Amino acid sequence: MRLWLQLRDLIVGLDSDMKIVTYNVNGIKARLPRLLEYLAEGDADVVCLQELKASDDSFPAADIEAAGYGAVWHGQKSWNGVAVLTRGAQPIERVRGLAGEPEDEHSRYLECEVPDGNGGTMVVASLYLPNGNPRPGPKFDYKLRWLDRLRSRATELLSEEVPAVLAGDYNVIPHDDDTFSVRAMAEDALMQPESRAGYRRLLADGWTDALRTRHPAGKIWTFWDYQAGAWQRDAGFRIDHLLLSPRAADRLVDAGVDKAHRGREKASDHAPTWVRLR
DNA sequence: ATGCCCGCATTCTGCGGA
Repeated sequence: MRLWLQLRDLIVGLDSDMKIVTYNVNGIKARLPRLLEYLAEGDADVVCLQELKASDDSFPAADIEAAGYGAVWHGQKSWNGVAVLTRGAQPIERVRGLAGEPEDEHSRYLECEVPDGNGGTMVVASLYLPNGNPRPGPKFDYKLRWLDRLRSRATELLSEEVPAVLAGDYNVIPHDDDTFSVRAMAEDALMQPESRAGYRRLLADGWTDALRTRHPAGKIWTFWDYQAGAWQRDAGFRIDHLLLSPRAADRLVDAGVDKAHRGREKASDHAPTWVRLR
């Protein structure tokens, strides 16, 4: 069977593996050289971007197309902004923004249909969950409501029983092991019990945290602050997550962080974080 | 206890980020 699949892939020219990446770029204009470099390295099939910090008309679509990727984006001047890139194909937009608060104009959720690398399709969403600081206050309340709204959409996706990946910057430190210092972050919105509970409810609904599944123990960071020498001290935390629907989790091969990218010149404070699906 | 460092918008500085 395995040989047959390999033979078929050889004949049809399909990859048996899909690398799906989530990458908070912290400003796509400032980060364009790093992003193009990353795409040129060539093993990312789908890239979900967050924090574009750019309006729709200033999204560098031509550069990304020249790198061999189709793109759908949901920009916003100065803040937020998410996109989905697909190598050698155009993502098909499904959902732009979460239901429940019509007055919410933040660009934080973009859901697309993309090739699954095996002749079929899958669903990939790029999401940027609100930071929620300072707490308590309206920003923290907005974060918790947004988590609830995400859960509603995620539940609809589960009922479709499709392979799906919810990839993005969740701004949630799920567990004490996911930060360099519980003490330093104790009062932060990223690791409040309410934030964690919202994230945990997604897992209880049937979503799989890909990184924790592949690496059940140990410290894995996806973010290192620009300040206080956090990168040099390896003082980070894990807030970028890829949640897999059951049919995507069945295909899980590996997950990790392209940590070296955080050490490059003019890097984002987040590193590209990825999952490989069969 | 606070700010450090960054990107963005528009400066002689503020806001948001995490």
